[in-house]
Amino acid sequence: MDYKDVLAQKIGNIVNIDINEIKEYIEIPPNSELGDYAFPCFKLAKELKKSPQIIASEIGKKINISDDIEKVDVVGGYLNFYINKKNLVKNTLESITNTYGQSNIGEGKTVVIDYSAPNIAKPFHIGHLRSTVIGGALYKIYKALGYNVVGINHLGDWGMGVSKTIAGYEMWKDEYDFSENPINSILKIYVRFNKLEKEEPEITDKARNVLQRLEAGDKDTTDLWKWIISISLESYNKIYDLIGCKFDSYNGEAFYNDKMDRVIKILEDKNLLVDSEGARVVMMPDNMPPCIIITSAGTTIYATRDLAALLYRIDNYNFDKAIYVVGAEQTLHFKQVFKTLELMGYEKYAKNCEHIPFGLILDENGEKIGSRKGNAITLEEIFNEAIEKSLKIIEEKNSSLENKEEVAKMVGVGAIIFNDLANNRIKDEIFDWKQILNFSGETGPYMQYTYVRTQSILRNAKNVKFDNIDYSKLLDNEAIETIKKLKEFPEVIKSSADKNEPSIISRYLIDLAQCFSRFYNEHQIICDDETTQNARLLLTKDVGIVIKNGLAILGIETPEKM
RNA sequence: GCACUCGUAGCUCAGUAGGAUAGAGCGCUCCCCUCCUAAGGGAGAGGCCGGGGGUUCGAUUCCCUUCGGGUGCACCA
Repeated sequence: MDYKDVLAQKIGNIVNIDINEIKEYIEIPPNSELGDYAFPCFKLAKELKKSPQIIASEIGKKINISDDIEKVDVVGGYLNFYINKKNLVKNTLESITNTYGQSNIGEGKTVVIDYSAPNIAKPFHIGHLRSTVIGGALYKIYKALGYNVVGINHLGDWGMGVSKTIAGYEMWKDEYDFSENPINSILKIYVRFNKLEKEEPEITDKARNVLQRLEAGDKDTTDLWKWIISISLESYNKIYDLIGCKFDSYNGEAFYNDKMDRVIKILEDKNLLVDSEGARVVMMPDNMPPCIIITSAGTTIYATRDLAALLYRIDNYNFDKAIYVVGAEQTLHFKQVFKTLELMGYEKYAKNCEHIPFGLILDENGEKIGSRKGNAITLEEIFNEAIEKSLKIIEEKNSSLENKEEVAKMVGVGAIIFNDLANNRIKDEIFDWKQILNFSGETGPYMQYTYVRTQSILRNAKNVKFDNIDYSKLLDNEAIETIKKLKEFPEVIKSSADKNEPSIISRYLIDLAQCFSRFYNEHQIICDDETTQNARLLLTKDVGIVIKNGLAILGIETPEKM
């Protein structure tokens, strides 16, 4: 039940204004001493030709008090409403089940999410974390709302990158061992090739030659290419498992090699391809630079491939929405691609394509972190460091814990993921070991710790009964604030989907944990009075459900003990 | 040069389809474990919401302008 609807109806009965308009004006006061909901009357002043204060007091006098709304105050131009707390507590807690937060508003709709997309045979480093973690969270957010979700890992499995690695392999394969951990040796070869290239630029030709062989379908080269893809994926999957990422398709760049002619044909048929500086391009409106489709060397390019991928996704998924979780530095590229798709005659789909940008990860000097600059920290390194630290803390705090390694993994990984999802995606992030390994305050471990406390209480309690709860035992400030938060959860998930912003959920979870921790500190949950205990235990259980469901959406596991 | 983006407490950030005294965390100073894990809670110090205009009853939020950081701007992805 939505109190805003109830209030809008009541107010609408008094003033002659559209109920939906009234509902939009209703807000939540800055603090609960000013009520639970407020209706500012300033906007009505012009229309009704009265001062806001007079409007407020007139409405205030006529409002009828009901079971849900027990008090109205007029403060300045505001009408402050106080809801019946006992009903709030009852309605909220009764609505919480194990699937709380899920809905079916996305039923029958398909959303395609393009995320992670690492380049084959390059180290999976901190720079890849954001797309993977944000995309993974969006995947689960849309799932929770009932959408049919298609997660696509558009692998960078073609072009000069892999070709360099293959060229290096051909030159130096005898110097490395590929039996144990082949991806490590492959990475070393990639780095070595890039280094050597700086001194001897002519070796780039070797890579070009590899690419030509690949394009011609040379069997030995292609087999080598396939092998490198398979060992790369094997190593990426370890990370994906760790953070609970799923993909429904790994169709990468190579997959579209034979599908770009169609793009070019459509563009030619529509007379959209223009010769410009030796290249063939699609002109863009609004002073936007043109979208290059064929280079002056006659080869296809990034945009061509993305357009082929879009056509394929339209044909195969008939998506209602396609989102691309890719760094903010590619904003222009996606604008061009989506505009081109529109010009090609796919306005309906182009309108539903959205680039979800995110900020860069910078090192302590404020410089971009990347595999070429050599300042990259691999994800494996980061996760290992975090897991190691959690294990150390567990040894200190709870050395008798039975599955220490498993819990340390959940906590360490959770810390990294939560750290990345706690802030607005668009902000640049300065990589700081101290911050990423901080386990207190607004962090993943804090969330897990709060959950563990709820479970610990539930384990320790005796004579637990959740039928016949006396809701009047939960009317203290701390309980009410916590329950109000619990009530918000389904809306929070919806709004995180509307804005494609997982941080809305992480911020919400922090608030909830803070509310509950305050409650926990103020009130003895396990206590002598059985009815009080049962009521408080129910609240505790429901907080646990929401934290667990919320963290799961972010890709973070919740241990039962830590 | 043009475009996009960010600028809120010492640091990292919430808050912005305009609303009542601007909120957290980290760090700093105190206080709270005879009571479910102190990876917790409470109190305090710390702010002309980058600057200047404008729109409005009301602007951190919208518009213009200016300064500062970042990113992109034709054949890499």
